[in-house]
Amino acid sequence: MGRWEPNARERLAEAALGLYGERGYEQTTVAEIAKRAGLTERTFFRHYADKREVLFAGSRDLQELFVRAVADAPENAAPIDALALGLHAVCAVFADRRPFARARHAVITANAELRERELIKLASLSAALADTLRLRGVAEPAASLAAEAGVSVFKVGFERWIAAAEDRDLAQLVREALTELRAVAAGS
Amino acid sequence: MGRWEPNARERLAEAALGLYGERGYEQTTVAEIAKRAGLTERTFFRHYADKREVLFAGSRDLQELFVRAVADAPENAAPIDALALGLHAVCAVFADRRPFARARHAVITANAELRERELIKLASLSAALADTLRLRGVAEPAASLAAEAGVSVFKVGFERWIAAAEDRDLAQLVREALTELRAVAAGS
DNA sequence: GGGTCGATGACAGTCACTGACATCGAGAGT
DNA sequence: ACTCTCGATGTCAGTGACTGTCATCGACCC
Repeated sequence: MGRWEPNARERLAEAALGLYGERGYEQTTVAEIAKRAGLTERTFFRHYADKREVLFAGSRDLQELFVRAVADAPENAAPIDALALGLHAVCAVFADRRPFARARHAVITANAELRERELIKLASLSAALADTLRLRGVAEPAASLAAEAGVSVFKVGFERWIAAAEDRDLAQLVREALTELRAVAAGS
Repeated sequence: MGRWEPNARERLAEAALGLYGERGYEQTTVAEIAKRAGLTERTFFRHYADKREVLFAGSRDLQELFVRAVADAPENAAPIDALALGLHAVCAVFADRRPFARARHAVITANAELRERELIKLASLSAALADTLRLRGVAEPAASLAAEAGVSVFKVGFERWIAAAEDRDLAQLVREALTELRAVAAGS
């Protein structure tokens, strides 16, 4: 492994989230993050492409999980139902990480650069979901619109979960958001 | 006015778009932009907050135009119809600037940082539209969903306009995208 | 002709990020 | 045990985005 302690990558991510939360993103230097992790600034940039990316390391896995669940949905499932299966899979990952999700969300919403990065991650997720739906035979622009709707549903449910009382279940809040979307689409 | 020639801000924007198109965004330094505009690097940052913002100077005016058109829609107009009026107003602005829009769009899509910035501008637009709809009495989450849908419609129409033949009309392509959205929402 | 004020220039400084090269540590092979 | 290899880390110099500060210029006012 590395030259000293193991899990350098994880230590850097923890140090970064901690410092961003304590002092704010802009007031934290990469050198400080590396120091708290017992590493050097140069090593930080070997693990993360830039100062923002350290907060989004898990987004690739999450996207793959979401996409796979949609791809593995029953062939005859409607687009919105396939997306619901993906949403369920993603919710399961977050279930026991609420404190982490809360801290991370607070840091991101407090800084414009980090919000930018989150938006492009969500756009990437949306594009991947649209691709997957197209492979299931969904035509454009229905595939893209359904994918964006699915992402919006997750955003709404996730934010309510972050703000909600301890005992609320993310999966349930996301299901409720999905129900609201169905109502809006069916209504007016 | 300024120390030398007038319109320093516009000259900087022109120089930036030109250099970004010729060499690419990353290969262009702010010092080069300033030099082409006959100014210094420091003055660039007095006019634009950062190297990306020079491509998004007009987005604030565009957002205000869009929002005002929606706010001024007849009281009894449905959310989607109010948004259609806003879309129409925005299209009019672009009508005679197709070469500029094309060049700008090519530069932005070629660079991840610039795509990030565009996404946050669109998110800001969506939030402002949602606020406006709420003032018109539209409840959540219908207001946010309608606003995001309106922005998606513009994106689709705009991209087809950029890629289309010279004689296609932006307003018409946006109307077509809106029609497709209505069909998808009403369908499945 | 002098004074005021906003816009610009000049300059030093911080920090994100990169390339090049040296070095360490662990495991493989002997 | 000894050496070799190789990936991960350290070190250092450098570029460029961005900022704070102060001097200076040019237009307008009186």
